[in-house]
Amino acid sequence: MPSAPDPAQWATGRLLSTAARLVEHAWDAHLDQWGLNHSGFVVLWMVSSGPRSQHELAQAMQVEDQTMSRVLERLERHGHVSRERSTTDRRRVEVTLSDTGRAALAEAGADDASERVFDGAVGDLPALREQLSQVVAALSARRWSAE
Amino acid sequence: MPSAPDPAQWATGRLLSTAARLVEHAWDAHLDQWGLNHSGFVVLWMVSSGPRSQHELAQAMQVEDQTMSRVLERLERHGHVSRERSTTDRRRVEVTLSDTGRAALAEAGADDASERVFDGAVGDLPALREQLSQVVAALSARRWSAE
DNA sequence: AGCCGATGTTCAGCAGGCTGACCATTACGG
DNA sequence: CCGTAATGGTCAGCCTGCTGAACATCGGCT
Repeated sequence: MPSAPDPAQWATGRLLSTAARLVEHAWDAHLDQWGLNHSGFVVLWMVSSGPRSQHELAQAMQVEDQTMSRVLERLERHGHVSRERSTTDRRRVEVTLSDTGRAALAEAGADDASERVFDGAVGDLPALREQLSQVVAALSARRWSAE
Repeated sequence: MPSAPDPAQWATGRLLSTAARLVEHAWDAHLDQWGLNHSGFVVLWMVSSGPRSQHELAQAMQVEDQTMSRVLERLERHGHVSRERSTTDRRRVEVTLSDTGRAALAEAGADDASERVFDGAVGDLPALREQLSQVVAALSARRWSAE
């Protein structure tokens, strides 16, 4: 019977996608009070150690440049970040964390809040992380290699 | 240094989202030749055992009704599925697999193609599936419970 | 019979993904 | 030194996901 409601019988890809969506949903609900979401939060965290170009951020997030562009447009709109054309290379746009952004990052990320979504949700968290790291390493190499 | 490029140091949620996106991307590339994508494929597979209402499909996919509505609109547009108002309950829409849809499902799903994305990408696939099932079970209960 | 809440679908609008195309700037090779 | 390729961003358009709101139908209860 194909339409089994039991997750243990789903295709692995569906399992992955569903789990990711559920985690994003829970995390987004928490971040909403600062006008953030899961992707914006990660970008903020990346910029917290110093300005980055949009292309660098896109690569780090394993996302296309166009996607990063719009995420940053939103972050700037909410005042979490500022964007300025680089003076040394006028193609690049330098992304800098604002004070508002730094405060939001500190509050939202306090107490390892992002990891607490998994409390009681998974038996062996380190094992899960290890498996996922392998998948990311293998597939991202496969995707961004030749080109 | 926060912006580590090493997946092993990412937050677990980011690991999950990235892995899911990479798998979806690879799987979508394969399904494209039939005008399908990962979500449409799963829906087709669900309807292969008999007609379902849109609400039933949405629940099975753990997705909002509005989302399922548009996925089905696309599937119908591509001829994979037909939608008809139920005669016994005129609120419901009965979704039925078409011949084209059945053929696409058979070809695209042949040979366990969906699982082969993980060949050489993960050490212990059953373990990964087990962990993900736990996450899905816990978080979906948490999300859809009270309401 | 009539009202009212529950149910199933859809519309509108936002956000993050993707592709394809275009533009400005920079780097490189003849 | 100039033409061409490579690089960095953006625009347009599509898809899946979400929320909030509207709508029609059904069911139950008085």
